[in-house]
Amino acid sequence: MPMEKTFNPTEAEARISTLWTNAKVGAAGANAKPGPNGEPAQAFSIMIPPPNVTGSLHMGHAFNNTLQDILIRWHRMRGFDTLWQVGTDHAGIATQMVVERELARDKSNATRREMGRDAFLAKVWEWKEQSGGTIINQLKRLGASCDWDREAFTMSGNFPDAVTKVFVDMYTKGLIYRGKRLVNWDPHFETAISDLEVENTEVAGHMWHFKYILEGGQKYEYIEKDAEGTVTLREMRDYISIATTRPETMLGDGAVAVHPSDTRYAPIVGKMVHLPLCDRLIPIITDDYPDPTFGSGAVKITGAHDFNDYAVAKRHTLPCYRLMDTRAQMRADGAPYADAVKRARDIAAGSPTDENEVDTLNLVPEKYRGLDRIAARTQIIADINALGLCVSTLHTEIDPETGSEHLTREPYVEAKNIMQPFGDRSRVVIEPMLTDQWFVDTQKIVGPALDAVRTGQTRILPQSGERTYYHWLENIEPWCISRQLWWGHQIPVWYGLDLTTDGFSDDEGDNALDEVELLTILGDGGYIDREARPHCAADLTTVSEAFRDDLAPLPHPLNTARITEVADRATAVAVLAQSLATYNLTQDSTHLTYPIWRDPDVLDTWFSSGLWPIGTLGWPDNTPELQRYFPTSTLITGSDIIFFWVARMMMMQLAVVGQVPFRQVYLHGLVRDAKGKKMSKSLGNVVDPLDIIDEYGADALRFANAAMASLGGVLKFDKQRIAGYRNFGTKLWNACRFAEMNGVWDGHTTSEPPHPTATANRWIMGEAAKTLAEVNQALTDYRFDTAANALYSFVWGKVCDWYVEFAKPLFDGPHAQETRQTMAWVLDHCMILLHPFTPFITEDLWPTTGTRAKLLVHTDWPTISLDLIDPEADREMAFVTTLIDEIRSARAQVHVPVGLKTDLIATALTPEARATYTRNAAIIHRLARVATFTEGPAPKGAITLPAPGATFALPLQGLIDIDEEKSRLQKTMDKLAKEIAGLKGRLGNPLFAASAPEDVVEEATANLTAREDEHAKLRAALTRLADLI
RNA sequence: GGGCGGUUAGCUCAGCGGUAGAGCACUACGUUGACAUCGUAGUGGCCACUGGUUCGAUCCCAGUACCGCCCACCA
Repeated sequence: MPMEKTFNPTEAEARISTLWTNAKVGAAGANAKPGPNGEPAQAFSIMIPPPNVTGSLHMGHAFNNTLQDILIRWHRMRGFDTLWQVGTDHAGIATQMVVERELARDKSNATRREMGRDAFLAKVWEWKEQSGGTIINQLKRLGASCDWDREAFTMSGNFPDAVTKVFVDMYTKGLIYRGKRLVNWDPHFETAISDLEVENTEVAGHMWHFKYILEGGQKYEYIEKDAEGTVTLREMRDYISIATTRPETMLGDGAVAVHPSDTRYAPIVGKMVHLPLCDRLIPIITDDYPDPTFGSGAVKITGAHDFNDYAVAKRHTLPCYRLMDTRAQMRADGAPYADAVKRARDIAAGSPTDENEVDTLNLVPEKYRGLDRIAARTQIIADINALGLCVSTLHTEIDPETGSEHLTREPYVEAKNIMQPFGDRSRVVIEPMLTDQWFVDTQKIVGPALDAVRTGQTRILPQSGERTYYHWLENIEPWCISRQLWWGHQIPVWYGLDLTTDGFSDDEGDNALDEVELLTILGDGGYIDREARPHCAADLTTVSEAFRDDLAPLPHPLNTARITEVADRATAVAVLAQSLATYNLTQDSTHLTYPIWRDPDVLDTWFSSGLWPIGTLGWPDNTPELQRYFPTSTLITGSDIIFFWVARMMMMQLAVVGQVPFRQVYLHGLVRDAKGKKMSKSLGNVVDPLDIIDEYGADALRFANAAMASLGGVLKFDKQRIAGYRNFGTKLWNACRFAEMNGVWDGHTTSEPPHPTATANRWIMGEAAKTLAEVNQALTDYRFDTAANALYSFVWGKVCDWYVEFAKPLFDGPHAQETRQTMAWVLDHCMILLHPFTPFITEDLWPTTGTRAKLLVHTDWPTISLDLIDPEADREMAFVTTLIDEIRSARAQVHVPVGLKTDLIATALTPEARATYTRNAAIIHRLARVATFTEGPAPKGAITLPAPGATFALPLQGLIDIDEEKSRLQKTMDKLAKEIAGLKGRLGNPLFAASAPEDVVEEATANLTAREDEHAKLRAALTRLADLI
């Protein structure tokens, strides 16, 4: 059956995809070739950056996975033992969001909180089973040759165990700790998030100025000076002026800070000021943080709601009063304001406290409790203004009726752009929030990750990525890894209640059990107080043993209490109380229960994806895959996640198994639209790769991706370019079709290289060898663009433009058979070399064009030698193609009709040139449309064409326009003259000869001779032309 | 504010010490034994600017301008 005119991607891609899947072509180790002495094949492995399980394929994925597939296919064909590990990430926040949204579509559904943790998680799993695998199938449409049977998921298989083990190990080594810290809090998801999940965006904001009045009506002289020290303002003040963009946080202020060098406030440092609306006094302190040149130079310090303030508060041991709840509304919990503020005053006066107690104090006055922070802000500004404590402006208003003037006072509001933090998923404003969280002590594990790149154990491309990597790691902050979510790896830490110290109370300070009762039960020395030492272990049994050890020193019967896991702290308190009470009554020691509960938080998704390289290979078991494929070879990923993922994988793998996770990192930019804009739904410029595949085929998209992949560039997506590469596929297809029509494939099997004698055949084989070497080198250097361009110019520019044309006359001559063999060999190589880039069309052509032993995907990558390059053939073909080009060009410029064949006369010819011409006469005549060839003098009115060792003439008397030909000659001569002048100038400079390398001088000399020769020939032609008139 | 990059043909980008390349677009011609998703020929660039190093600079160095990206941030 003859080939169709074009490749049909839609039909072929589905068919071939199935073929590959069924044949498991991407299975780990498929097509691996042992070495000559039976040693195992070298391993080459890539971990796919796991897409979110909620995700669907976008342009970035398409780009990223194309590059991975090219490397994998290339290595697999070369006989490496390859693994491309595929899988998805559970994506804590994103997935929880998707499932919650799904649930909310039907109002009759229970919400997440209503249904509770277990039921909700069941829903998530249900969703995952139904809709979670979309992107995996989309990857298949792209032609990705992953090992599909090894598909991993961060919440399945051994992965959760691996995550737990790492947590436990790191906890045991002191690399993970828990603490009350200021963290980024997402009020929508009601969870902490890491610094990296916060996007700072500039928004229009406002700044207000408040006056905090000095205690006891004190006054001081406020003096402002300019840069020369001249006094510009001098007045008596009873206040200090502070500026803020967050007025509502003033309720929690712990101090006002000024710079120690700021002479304006020197008189009042250490004095107390009244905090408006709050019935509290706070001190004026000095710290390096305030910038004396900004605002008033005085900063209110709200430790619980600002990162800078928090640092100041820590330095000065100021209490950090939390003002908001998990939804970022003003707190409505705890004791009445009067009680709370009384206690706060005591603390300020020196009463001992701790951060847990401070956290219980709600310093939000009743009036603002429960308000959203923005509503509270408006109210607070109004209230402070009413007290006359806003720096304000006075407006003169004229009553239109009476004409009388009166003054109004309005708070002075400075319009100001401020950077506001937004959650990268929730898009709501992030609040700094003081909460208990888990942290990785990154300082302790960052060293090996830095060293590994510094010493080149892991290399990063482009190299600028290394500097970015160093910069971040050298300034790394603790990593907050706990999330107040449900979907994820729950932290393997359990808590119990402390029975060994004074008082039995929960951390709210409520006594849950009468102490007298307790003493009666437990006897002297047995007490219950707050939380006991938590225990971290992979499983409940181990944890129970740890608690049992803790209980052991306690008096009977507590030391034998039955350890039971309960849901949460509140339950534990109730259960323990109940248990003790029951024991008291029955005196039955076997019924004493010691309840423990698990930390409800889950781990940051990046904590688990940070373990992707070892986790997917079966760690902590020392599996054969782990031994073979780890450390992995190359990581290809977007430069946007260098911190999120790359740096963390480096730190984690080095901390856990002491090895780098990968040898090479290739970072690429974001795929943008044709104008360079970020693709986004709101802009409506999102291009769906599946639409592109439908329209142009996966191969076109892939080839375009490869061709765009220059190091460090911005990736602008252009549909026209895709169309161009679709055309490229058609070109290859039709070259094969041409071959088919000429019997090239008859009886063809993948063969040994032929040994042709015709120059064109020898030449094209050399070109193939050059291309192979270029592609190999380019892929070794991760220059996908160079490789793609080399293939494009070989297949289109050499094979199709020239070789196929050369073959046409050769098929009619004595070299017909060897030309068929050569063409088959050349086109085979086109298919093979293109296969990693355009796998579908080449796999489809492969069996059509010969009897093949294997699928193309498993066909050996050629190892042809550069010896195939035949310099003599190269020189000869250069002569031929240049001559053809010149004849065509000359004809076109003097408007010789395309259909008209013309005669060609050689006016001068060296024996060598004559031989060359004769050998290729058929080709030249056909492609340059030559009717007859003779040697002899040029007739009048001919066009002169110089060539190495020859001068040709096209007798076109009557056909050519003399003036046009003269201007053509003149133009070429001008160009030559310019070059000659340049070369002469250089060669004439004695310093050039002295300093330039020999080969450069030689080349320049040779060039000069050739140009001068050409110029002379053209001058002669011009003279002859002049004779004509 | 700190860091990293970019500025080359109308557009998108390669090149990076020996005086400039590709694809697309554009113009003219064209059913020549595969391909109009094509062919042939052509137009188009003081390689951002200013200095320096060099026999020689688009390429190296310094500065300037503009454009990106990342990080931090003035209450």
